[in-house]
Amino acid sequence: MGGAAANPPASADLPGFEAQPGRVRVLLPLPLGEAYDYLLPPETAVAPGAIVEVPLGSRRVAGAVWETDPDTAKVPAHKLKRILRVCDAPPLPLPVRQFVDWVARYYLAEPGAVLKMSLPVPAALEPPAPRLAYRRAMAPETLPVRLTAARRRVLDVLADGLARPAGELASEAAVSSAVVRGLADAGALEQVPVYPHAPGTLPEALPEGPPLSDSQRQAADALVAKVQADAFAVTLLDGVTGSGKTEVYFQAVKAALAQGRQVLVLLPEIALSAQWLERFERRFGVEPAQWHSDLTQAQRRDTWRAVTRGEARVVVGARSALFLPYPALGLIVVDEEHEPAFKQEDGVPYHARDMAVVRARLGGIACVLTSATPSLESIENVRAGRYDSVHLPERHAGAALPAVEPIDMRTDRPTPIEGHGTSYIAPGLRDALAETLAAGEQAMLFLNRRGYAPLVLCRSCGHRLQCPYCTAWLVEHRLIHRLQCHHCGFAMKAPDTCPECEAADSLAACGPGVERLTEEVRALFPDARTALMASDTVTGPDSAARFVESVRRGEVDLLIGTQIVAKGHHFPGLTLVGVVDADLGLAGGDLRAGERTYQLLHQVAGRAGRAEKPGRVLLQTYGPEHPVLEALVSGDRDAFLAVEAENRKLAEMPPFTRLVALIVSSPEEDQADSLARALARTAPVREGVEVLGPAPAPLAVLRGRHRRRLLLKTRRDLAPQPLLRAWLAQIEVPNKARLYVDVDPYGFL
DNA sequence: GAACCCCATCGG
DNA sequence: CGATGGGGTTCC
Repeated sequence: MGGAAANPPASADLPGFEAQPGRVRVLLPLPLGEAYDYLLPPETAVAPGAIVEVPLGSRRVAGAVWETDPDTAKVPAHKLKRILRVCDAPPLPLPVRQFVDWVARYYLAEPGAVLKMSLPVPAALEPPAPRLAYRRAMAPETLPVRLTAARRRVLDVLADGLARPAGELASEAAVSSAVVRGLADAGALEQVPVYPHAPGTLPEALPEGPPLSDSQRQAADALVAKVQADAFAVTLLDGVTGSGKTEVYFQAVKAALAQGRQVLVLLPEIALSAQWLERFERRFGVEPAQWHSDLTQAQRRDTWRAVTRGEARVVVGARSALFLPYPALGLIVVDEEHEPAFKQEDGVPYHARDMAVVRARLGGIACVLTSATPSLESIENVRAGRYDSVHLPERHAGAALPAVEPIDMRTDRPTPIEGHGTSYIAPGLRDALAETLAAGEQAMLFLNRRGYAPLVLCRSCGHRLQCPYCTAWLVEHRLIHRLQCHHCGFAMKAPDTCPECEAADSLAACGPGVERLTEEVRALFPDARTALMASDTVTGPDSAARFVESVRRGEVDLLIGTQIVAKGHHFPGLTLVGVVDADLGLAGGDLRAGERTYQLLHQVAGRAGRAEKPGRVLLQTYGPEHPVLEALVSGDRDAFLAVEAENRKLAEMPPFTRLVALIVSSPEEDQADSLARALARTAPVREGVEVLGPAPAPLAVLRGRHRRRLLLKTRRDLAPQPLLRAWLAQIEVPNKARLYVDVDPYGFL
């Protein structure tokens, strides 16, 4: 630290003339139906997209100029207020403004609610407050005070002429802040303002990457050509774990950077991306700018500024990074494009992968989607010629794919462990674990269920402990001795007696969660070092990184985890993966259950194996003849996808049709019912359009609200939005009820 | 989204 | 009687 940046331009308050001013339309980052009209003070000009501060009621709000010359005046001139000032930020570029409007129209959201995602840090619109730093003001010989050892250390640290913030200086010189303050008071140090180093900046020359294999080279060349063509194009980069996808798209990143453009890489879960960041840094020698929900306010502000000024050249982020106002975006990469985490479910519900494609089209730039198990949507887009595809065939460095075998739980039944009750590990898996541990190798057990047991019931009266606010069982978390609802966050102390019949010691845990599995494994293999990795034991990026590091260093023999272990971590010492319940995701009527289970288990399986030793994957199942399990065992992904696509086509489901979910909710059950019926009565009737429902949602009560679902299905060539707008315009939503519109729904709860 | 207004309710 | 608060409305 310590390098000083240029002075930021001052933001000027506009002079207040009374002459005939012009009208401009300003979009505010609030869920308002439309942009508001304001008066532009004379002698001032604003460009479309300019960020301005305006009065709204009694407060001041920053928004973006949406139209400089509106041809209609929805509001009489005397109601207009005047723009207060133009903020210290570059105007939103045209593609960003078009994107905001496009997203709002597509998802039937307020444009202002979308703009809020582009302008999420009001503090970034103020001129940056410089931090104060100290540097040497005079030679030590002319010091007006006695030169003590501590003071000498401070001056020695500053001998390089660079300025340092007080705290940093004190700790570097190993003195207290009083020493620094004393020197400053004596006039030996002078204060200078420093501006934080902009995140995501690059060195002058980009390093050459590692050598690529022939197939990697070809794939990289294809992506680089798309970037250099300087036009909209979407390419699906399809390759298994370990085929070197990241290295391949890094070449495209480099090409875009070489053109002077910005690059955005979207990751499904930035909290688990420590390995990706490390890899980027190794490749390019710098850290990219990051954008995700656990940035501090200051990081958020500095990053937004760096992005909008074009100083941040590479941004890696979660889905919300898509809405940042990049002035010179040249490439978007969506890593693991099939991941459900790209679907935002609350606020403005949007799919970041789909919107990345839209953003790329509006910007006239290249977009790369990567996956080892592409979504049916992307596969279909390739087949229809809308996307290109590049295939990376083999695993890099000759590592073999793991052998996947089913364990039929109907014949290979788990036997209760002595003194331990029910077992969830079949003999076949138990033996394989024992062998692996005996060979000094690492094993992993995967169970996508947090907590100790998914259900607690009373053995004496049969009462099941349910969430008071949701149609869901409470999940026992034994480590923290609490029962939790995984849908609303309700938690209570685990009771000693049945809350219904008050019988003592009658509450029994039903079914396995990862905590219970850990307990069983510890009883089976008392000498193995076990570790549990779930979203409640891993709290953030740092703890995830520490966890992964300790497994990689071989401090863990047996790792037990939920889907968090499947995401982006590579464990080179891991040779056995056991999937405890391969059928888990297949239950329930979810349209994408099969596809999702295939993707998740494929990804879990990909954790096993390394160059010298192929991995082994065992799937515990009660239905080994299920197409998803057969596909995982045979490794014939494309055949599975073809069958899955055929089924979707026959069922007239996405990606061959379009869906919109309408979810009605109210604290009063009859209000939810009557609103749902009113929707059904007024539903659009026409060819190519179908309305299903209403039906109680699978989670019929959530957070104390009763929920009903309707599903609008249209032919793929019919846009559902105009139908929806006409439909919903007839509907009066009563005060306590809410109507949630989810275009292209993913979850069906 | 936040400030405001209106009106219901409450304590003295 | 004013104080408190929840819900509904408006903001250009």
